Amino acid sequence: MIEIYLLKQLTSFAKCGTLSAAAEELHISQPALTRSMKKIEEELGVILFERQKNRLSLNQTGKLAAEHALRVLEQSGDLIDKVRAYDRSLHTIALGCCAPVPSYELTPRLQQLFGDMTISSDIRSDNYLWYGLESGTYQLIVTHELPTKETYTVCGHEKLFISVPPAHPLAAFESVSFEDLAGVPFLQYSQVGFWFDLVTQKIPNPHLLMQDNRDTFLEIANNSALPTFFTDYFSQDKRSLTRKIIPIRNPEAEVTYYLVCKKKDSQRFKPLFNHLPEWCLK
Amino acid sequence: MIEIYLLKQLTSFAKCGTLSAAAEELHISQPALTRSMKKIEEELGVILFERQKNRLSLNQTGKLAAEHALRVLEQSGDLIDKVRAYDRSLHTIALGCCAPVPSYELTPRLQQLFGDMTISSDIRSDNYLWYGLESGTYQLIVTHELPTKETYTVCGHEKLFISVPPAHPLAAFESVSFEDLAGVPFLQYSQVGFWFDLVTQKIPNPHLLMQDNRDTFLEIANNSALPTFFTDYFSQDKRSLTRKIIPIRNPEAEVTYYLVCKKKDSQRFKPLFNHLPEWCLK
DNA sequence: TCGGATTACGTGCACCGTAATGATC
DNA sequence: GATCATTACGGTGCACGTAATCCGA
Repeated sequence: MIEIYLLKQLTSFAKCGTLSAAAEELHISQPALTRSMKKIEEELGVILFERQKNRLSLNQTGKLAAEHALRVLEQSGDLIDKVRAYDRSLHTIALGCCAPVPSYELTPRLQQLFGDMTISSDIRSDNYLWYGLESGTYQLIVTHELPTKETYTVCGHEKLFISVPPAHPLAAFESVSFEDLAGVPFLQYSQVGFWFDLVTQKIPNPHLLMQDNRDTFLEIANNSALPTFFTDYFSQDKRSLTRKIIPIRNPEAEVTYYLVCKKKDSQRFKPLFNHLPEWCLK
Repeated sequence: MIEIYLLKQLTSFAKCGTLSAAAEELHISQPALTRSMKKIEEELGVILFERQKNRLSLNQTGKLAAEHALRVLEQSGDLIDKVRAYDRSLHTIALGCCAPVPSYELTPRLQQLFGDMTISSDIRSDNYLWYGLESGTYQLIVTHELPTKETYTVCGHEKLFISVPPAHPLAAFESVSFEDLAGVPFLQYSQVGFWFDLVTQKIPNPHLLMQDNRDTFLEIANNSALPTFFTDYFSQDKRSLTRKIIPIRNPEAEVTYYLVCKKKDSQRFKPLFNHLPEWCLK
């Protein structure tokens, strides 16, 4: 039996070209490598090296062996990766959402219901979410388009507004359409999921000033003349008194969220589907 | 890094179901296995077993690990096989012949010309020989059909006769055809390459009494009333005075042998092609 | 003289086996 | 009591590092 550490050393030597370089890479001594290489030859019963006084190199057989060794190492690495990933999948529930709000609502509830599991949560596009659900990356996804398969339920609604300072020209409107916002500079928080795609697609000539940091975004928003987007999720508590909240007329500005799991998991997630957070039921 | 011997032990346990059975199979002690299984879990950082007080079994993750382990072991076995085979191929010239006679003649000559190499020799069908030449199993083959590719030369002729006791009805003929031999019982030595296929195909209703052992065959042949086949290769010295040698009229009874090597090897085998044994030149 | 491979030598750890213990049927 | 897993303990082989040697650019 020829052990992995020997194969590792062989491939390292094949890559580095000299024992000393390989030894350094492997963090072992040069003599240790010399012996290992001898040992491999011995175990295979085959000459793998061309030995000049002062130079060791792989012969044809040795190169072949190094190639195969690489494959074994890949397989072995694959084992480790796959097993760890599978184990992780047994102990985590991966939730993927098309927007932050469903994640805010569902993550704590999942934590309550599945206390022994790790809950992970991503914000991604609908396409990616579906692919992830099929491939096992996610056990639960929240989309904003009506699913045509798997097990799903409505889990909330969210409506888009704009928030403008009183002095802003748009403040005169009682409602606006995306078309009204053409070319208007908006301060925009980046981590908003599909909302970003929506506004960039619906507003002609969109002009968004992106901000990655949530706190910075809020601070700038409250201290600038720039309009921002806003949803009814925050309407009660976060509405700034110094700003006017104006609804967007287009139907796309109001979305329904759907919580989806694979059919085979529907039993497992019944508690969640049956006890959604209050916000989801409105 | 997770060593091969651990994977071997894991798969063995997966196969056997209990540590004791696996330990026996592996020729190690039960405690050693216990520790190894713990070690694998430790190195992977993952639980692989379900532990009842008195019973150890793989959980789902463990089964996955065992499957992957099997693949690694296969890869590792493959490395050993392939490397040894390649090394062997560097030190051996593999000759494949469609009949024994070219092998008798060529093997000693190869030994003379390539004294540092091992010479191996097989008797196989033409189809198999060609496949073997292409795939590298053989470096040299001898066929009895004119090659249409690669490098070749004529290396001898052989003609088939029958040998009958004087009292046999066939002894009256000066020559025979395969058709004359329909249904006639023949004593037949089995290791004759394509000759066997030839007579079974050409003789209607062939009736061959097969004999695997060369010496036994010769003894029976000399002490029975059964006819046998015979070729001119043996005509001088081995012809029994008590038997009549009768030629076979059909053109297929006389064959030409062709020695073939791959084009890329033609330089290497030039000495052989230029200095064929005397018999080959007749 | 330096860089690289090999040989010589001593050491420590890792794996092993034996024996004992615990647990279940 | 038999079987199976685990723990405890002591031994040993083996892979390692350090040091020394040899060789070639």
